[in-house]
This record gives sequence, C-alpha cells and structure tokens, in this order.
Amino acid sequence: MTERNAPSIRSDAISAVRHFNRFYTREVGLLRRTFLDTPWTLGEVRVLYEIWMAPGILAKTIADRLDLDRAYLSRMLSRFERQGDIRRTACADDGRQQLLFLTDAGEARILAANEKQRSATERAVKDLNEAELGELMSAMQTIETLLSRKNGERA
Amino acid sequence: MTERNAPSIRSDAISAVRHFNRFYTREVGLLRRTFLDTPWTLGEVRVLYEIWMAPGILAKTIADRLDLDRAYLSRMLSRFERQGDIRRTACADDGRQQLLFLTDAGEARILAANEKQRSATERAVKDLNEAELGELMSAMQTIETLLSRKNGERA
DNA sequence: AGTGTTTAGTTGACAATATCAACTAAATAC
DNA sequence: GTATTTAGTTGATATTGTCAACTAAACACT
Repeated sequence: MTERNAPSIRSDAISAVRHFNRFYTREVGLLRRTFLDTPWTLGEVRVLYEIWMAPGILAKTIADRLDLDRAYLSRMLSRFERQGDIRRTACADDGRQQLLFLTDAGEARILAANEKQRSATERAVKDLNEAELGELMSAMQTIETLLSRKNGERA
Repeated sequence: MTERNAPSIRSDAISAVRHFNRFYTREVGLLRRTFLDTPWTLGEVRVLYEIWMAPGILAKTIADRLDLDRAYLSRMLSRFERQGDIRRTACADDGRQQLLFLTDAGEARILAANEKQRSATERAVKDLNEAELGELMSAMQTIETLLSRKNGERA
C-alpha cells in the first residue's frame, strides 16, 4: 500500500518545471528588452553569432541549428547584406551554396551588441557574491545536463 | 597584486548565464512548439491562466503583470469572448473597468490545455529518476531565488 | 549521355504577433 | 466645474514567422 496522500515526486517535479518555465521566460523577456537597444533583435543576433563563430557557414546550417524557416532566414540575410553586416560568396565546390561571413563593420557591431548583452547579464547578477555566483552556475549546469540528456537517448 | 591570468568568477558566471539563456530559450522553444496543438498560443494561455487564477481580474492588471500592450490584450480578450472562453462584466465601483472571468467552456478548455502542457513537461523529464528530479527542482529553485533577489533590492 | 530526384536558396503571398497613436468614457484632482 | 489621469477600444502599421511555388545546381542511376 502506497501512502495515499503523498503527491509523487514526479508530479511535484512537473509543476516545478512549469513554474520555472514561467519564471525564466519572464526573466529572459526582461533581458531581451534591455538588450533591444542594439540594432538587432535577439533572433538576428543569434544568426549573426553563428556566422561570427563559424565564418563561411551555410544558410542551411544556420537554419537547421536555430530551427529557422529558410525563407525567413534568406530575407534576414539579404537585409544584413544590404546593411553591410555580412558578405555572401559563392562556394566553389557547390554552386547552390553560398558562404557567409561578417564584414569588418558587421563584426564590430556584433561585438558591440555582445558587449551590451554582457552588461545586461552582468546587471542581472551584480548583487550576487562569489559563492552565490558559483551556486548559480552549478545550478544552471545541472539543469542543462539533466534536460539535454533526453536528446542523447539513442537506442 | 591580483593574479593576472585568472578570469574572474564573475566573468565566468556571466558567460555561463548567457550560455544557459541560449540553452533554455531553445528548450522552452521546443516545449512551445509541442504545446501548440492546443487552441491557443503560449501567450494566450498565459492570459487565460491569469484569469483562471484570479477570476474578476482587470485587463490592466494582466497587461501589467505580463507586460502586454493594452491594445493587443484588448483584441485578444475580444477574441476570447467571441469564442466563448471568457465573460466580461462591468465593474460596479468603476465604470471604466471590466471584470474578467472564464466561462465554463473556457475553463474546461484551459484545463485541457493545461493538461497538454503538463504532459509535454512530463515527456521532458521522463528519463530522470527520482534523485535526478530532486536535483532538477532544487537547481531551478536556486536559480529563481538568486535571480529574483534583484527585484527585492529595495533601498 | 539522359532522366528523375534531391538540395540550397529565393520569391510571393499571407498569417500571426506586436506596437503606436488617437480616441471614448469614466474617475479623480484641485 | 475645468483639467488631468485612467481603463479600455479602435485604426493603422510594423514585425515576425510560415507555406508553397519556383530556380539552379548537384546527385543518382541507368
């Protein structure tokens, strides 16, 4: 006979996760807004960030990684090009593909945006002491490890 | 003289938080999509949820809490009303205000949506054992406590 | 080689989501 | 009683995201 009145840890956990989702969505929303006095939206920055990290990356790869619609991404890239933030060069091996690079101006701007995002984050944690920062990082690491496990569920 | 080569725990923490933001945004994005076979978007559910939790709540209050544009919310509420999910009644005290309530149908539907979201969350944690669920909850609690402290920074 | 299929990217049409400013009606301030 | 503020609505419009049709290049297979 299992205890009648004990709600399972599993259902507690589900409520807790949902509560956290609401909390964190709001939290990131705040960051997002703070962050919006850069020339780009969060989504745009993520795309530029991919190009920054992997110069020569294909649009296809970005679309896959960030789960963006190809049409949407294509227009976004055209805009970036018009505004002088990226360059697109034909790929010698495969005429369908085009390699994406940041221009110098684009790189400078993404670095600046990056810096702004960094300061926003900095403000979010400014009241924490070293011990608390450690706790925060470790808690985040724990969540990421536990939740990404499900992706690795091969077999 | 401070050690030159040691990156401060503070800058590590900032990177970690930003990394986690990217991770969790993606994670919630997945949930969001799974969740979309309910009649509403995530934003709509949040509004209905507010009404569910606090029957008679004012549009103004919802707009403040969820940081929604009043125009946007107003249209959303009209749609809910047209679809029979909510009722709006005039407030006796203040003729400008209107009190919001779920209809029975609306409540039934929000409960169903709630259940769907619950199962989505359930799937996300289904591979964790009890100990891991405990860790997950405690990590989430830690983050929430640490990050919401900044709101309480009175004086 | 030649034909059918797949792939990367673009374009057009549009739907969904969000924002801004102007407005109405009621409440509050003085 | 006039001026100001407040809750909510409406119109116009911007932003963001989606779908399907299309082009051109690559690949697969005979």
